[in-house]
Amino acid sequence: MFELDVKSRQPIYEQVVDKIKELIINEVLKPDEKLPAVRILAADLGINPNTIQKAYRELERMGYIYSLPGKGNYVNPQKPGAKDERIDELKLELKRIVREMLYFGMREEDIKAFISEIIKGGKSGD
Amino acid sequence: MFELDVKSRQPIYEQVVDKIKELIINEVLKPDEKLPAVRILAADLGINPNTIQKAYRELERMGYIYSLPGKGNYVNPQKPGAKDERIDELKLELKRIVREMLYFGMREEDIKAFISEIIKGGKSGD
DNA sequence: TAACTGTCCTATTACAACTAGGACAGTTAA
DNA sequence: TTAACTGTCCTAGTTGTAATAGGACAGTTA
Repeated sequence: MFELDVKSRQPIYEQVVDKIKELIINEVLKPDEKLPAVRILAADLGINPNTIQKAYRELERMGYIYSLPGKGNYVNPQKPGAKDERIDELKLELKRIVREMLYFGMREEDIKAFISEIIKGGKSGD
Repeated sequence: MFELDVKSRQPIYEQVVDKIKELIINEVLKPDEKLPAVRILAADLGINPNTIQKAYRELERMGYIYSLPGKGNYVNPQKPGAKDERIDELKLELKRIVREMLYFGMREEDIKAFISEIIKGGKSGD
């Protein structure tokens, strides 16, 4: 499914959250699609099942997935709530990044061109 | 100078690094300007001097400041090296953010308009 | 020389991530 | 009904690292 960097300073469960979130945002994982069972994914990634469960719980808290005890975890077909707050967070991050890009010599048109690229490049992969 | 969130999950020394980096990028701290002495800033922020020293060491490693033992730490008038690598990192972050903004319903023109705002807003403050 | 400055060191505390190993309940299909 | 899945929850323990505490040493400056 994906790989982890066990030596990273970023917690493993958080890496799992980010990876799955990315797969959902880029529609690699479709709405109502079933996620791997916690024990399966844990074995696959070579980590403890509790770590996956923690990641799933967090994804559920954020609204990206929903859980059916005894059945499995599934991609939430509805986009997470608290949209406005999240968009405000993203704007803050964007501001920080744009300012640093300017500092390193990129121009407004370079940045906008890069954004066009991202969007034209479609929603999947790198 | 600034404030910290001691309850944050982000390490204090890293918060210090980010804040000072931001002040340098936004030219609140000018080239060759002297930073507060480690003991002074530590007392000011109510934390241990070693924590500030760690932050300063990291800022020096990244090329934002330079150190003159016995004299003080100063803003590096030259922009940090390894620019290209840093710009690549920033582009990756930007891609992640733009994709998530699209996911939450922002349009290309909204994003570009927001970038214009950031740039027109000048380099200082929020 | 005294009072700054940065740098470095060891020991210790505190906290959070993660692991280990299990128990329990809902679901599903043989 | 039963076996084999599934998610969920729990306690205990390890580990890594941030941060503190308390210093020592050397360069700089008035």
